[in-house]
Parts: sequence; structure tokens; C-alpha cells
Amino acid sequence: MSTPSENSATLTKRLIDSGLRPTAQREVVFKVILEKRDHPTADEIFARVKSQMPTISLATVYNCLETLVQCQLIRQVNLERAPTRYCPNLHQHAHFHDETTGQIHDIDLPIELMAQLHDVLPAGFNASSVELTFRGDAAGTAQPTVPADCAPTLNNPHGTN
Amino acid sequence: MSTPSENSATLTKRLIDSGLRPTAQREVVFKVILEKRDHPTADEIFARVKSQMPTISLATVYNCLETLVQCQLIRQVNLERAPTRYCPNLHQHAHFHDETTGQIHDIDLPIELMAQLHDVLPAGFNASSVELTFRGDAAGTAQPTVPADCAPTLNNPHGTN
DNA sequence: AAAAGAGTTTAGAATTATTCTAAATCCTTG
DNA sequence: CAAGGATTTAGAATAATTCTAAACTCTTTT
Ligand SMILES: [Mn+2]
Ligand SMILES: [Mn+2]
Ligand SMILES: [Zn+2]
Ligand SMILES: [Zn+2]
Repeated sequence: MSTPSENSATLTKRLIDSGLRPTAQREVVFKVILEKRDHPTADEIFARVKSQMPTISLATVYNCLETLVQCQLIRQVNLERAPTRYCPNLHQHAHFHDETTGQIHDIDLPIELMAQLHDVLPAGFNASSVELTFRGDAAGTAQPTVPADCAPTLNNPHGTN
Repeated sequence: MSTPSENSATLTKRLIDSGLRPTAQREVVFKVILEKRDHPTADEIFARVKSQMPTISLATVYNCLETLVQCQLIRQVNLERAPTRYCPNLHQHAHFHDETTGQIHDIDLPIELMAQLHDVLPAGFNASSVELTFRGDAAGTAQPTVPADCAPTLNNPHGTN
């Protein structure tokens, strides 16, 4: 469940459902984020996209990214004050920032832990989102930083494979 | 444990221990952060400090803040891509960002939860720090956003009161 | 005490990720 | 086809932070 053409169909449907148009720029930006398993910055995405669509502008990349985030097709990740990164993994997960390599790894979060996180909130605090980030060293991890099958499809909106 | 003169003594010792000088600017920046229970930005700190020391510059405020963070007398807090905020609470805690008011609240984290957080890390991942941030609405919380007694003293370095 | 030296402060310039602007282009619809 | 809204684009603008280099302060050495 997540061939390129399925992802493209997902994108098209999400955009149309939001009253937006499935443009070539939005397609290629989304594709480029899905095809490499990392957490690229807007600049990196711009570079990757330019090889397939040399006329695209950086402003458009920013516009597309904002759209994709709003359509919940990718996630925005901010670490420290570094440039914003974008994550194709829509599963609930934490981020591990390897200070040695600079890489960002996805860490799966058990549902039970999420519940416990919400339990630390005093009465009256209603959280709509939680963000968990680790910083440190990841010994011998040449592994991909984002799991292979991470983007939900329209028929599988919660990503349960 | 944390009268103004005790905090000042703590600052002086920490600075000298790091080979740095206890300057009037560092004193006043630290004092201003401790005396109001919130998470001010550099600009807000600059404004508060200027009323006591009208000649101080914004660059110096940034310099002092960096020094205080390095001496572990305050914490840096980054939310989204908004200006960096500074937190006088050195206890292990999470942040709750109230999207309605913009306020940031400190959330105490039980030690047991911290252990569980580290347990989600696969073998090889060695975290030196964890950051937990909630976003949502805090109903009827006119409470202070930082607990009253939050800065450890030299005689009480782990903040156990 | 004077001189030297290291550390600090300061104003203003520089940096840089991101957003804004306004014109050109593209699509969809009547 | 014509009109209209949506989108893209290049370049300007923004804004938090960092940098630079000169002035200043405090401590140490002579
Ligand atoms: Mn999946
Ligand atoms: Mn305390
Ligand atoms: Zn991720
Ligand atoms: Zn705090």
C-alpha cells in the first residue's frame, strides 16, 4: 500500500477535497519527499525537485509544502532554530536528533505511552497535539531514518498495514 | 531557598567556576528572568532590563542569555519557528503551549515517566536530552506558568526542596 | 601605580530562513 | 472562446539572531 501512483491518487483526492488543484508542482514536491526516507529541509527539497522540474521556484516549494502540511500529507518538524524539516511519516512518532551525524530518526511511540503522556496534564489542560524529541547519539545506525511504509493511503487513513 | 541575593550568589559562583565574570548586565538579565514567572523572549527581556539599565544593548542581552544557558542557570525553549523563549525552571518539565492565549505553562514530569520515555528508544540510541511539548487549550488557568520555586541553588543543585 | 591583557559590552552591519508582493501563467467553467 | 479564480514565479521584504570591530572594564603583571 503506497506505490507512486497510489500516493499520487491520494494527493489528488486530498487536494480536490480541500478545493485545491492537483498541480504538477504539488505532485513532484510530494513525490520527492516520499521517495527518500529522511527529513529534508525546504532547500533540499528544492534541489531534488529542480532536477525533475528545473523551472520550479523556491517560493513554490514553500507554497507546496504549506499545502501538503495543511492537507495532512506530510508533517513539519522543527528542531532548535534550524531550518524546518519535512517528514513523510504520518504515524504517531517521536524524533531522535543525532548530534553526531545530524540525522533525524523516527521513533515509534506505543499508543499506551501516548495515553500516559496525556495523563501528566493537570485538569483543564486539553492537548490537541504532543511533540517528543530526543537528542543524543545513535550508535551504528545506518538504517533508514523513516520507516519504509509510513504514509497512509485513502483506503488506509490510519496507516495500519 | 531562592531570595534575590541567593540567586545572585549562585550566578556569581557559576560564572566564576566557568572562568567568566559576574557583570552587572549578567546580573540584571538573570534577575529579570527569575522575578517574573513566564517564558519571555529576548526582546521582552530586553524591554524589562532596559527599565533598570537603560544603556544595555540587545546584543548584550543575547550574549548574557547564551552565557546563562551555558552555565545551566536558565533553559532555552523553542516552539515552532517563533522567537526563542527562556525558562527559569530547571526542574525536568514539559511545556504546554496554549494556542488561545499564547501562554506557555510548565508541566511537571514524574521521574517514572522519564524512564518510560527512554524505554521507547531502540538499542543504540543514547539520548542526552528529551523535550516534550503539548499544544492546545488550557481552560481557566490564570495560574503562574512557571512554579514559584524552580531555580536550584548551589546548595540544592537538583532542586529538591 | 602604570601598563598590559583578557574578557565584556556596544552599535550597527550581516546573515538567512521564510514570507510577501504583484505580475504572469494556468485551469476550469460558462 | 472568454472570464475568473487559483497557482506560480522572481524578486523584494521581514525579522530573529549572529557577527564585527571598536570602546570599555576589570584583573594581573611589572
Ligand atoms: Mn505504515
Ligand atoms: Mn524547586
Ligand atoms: Zn519523522
Ligand atoms: Zn519552562
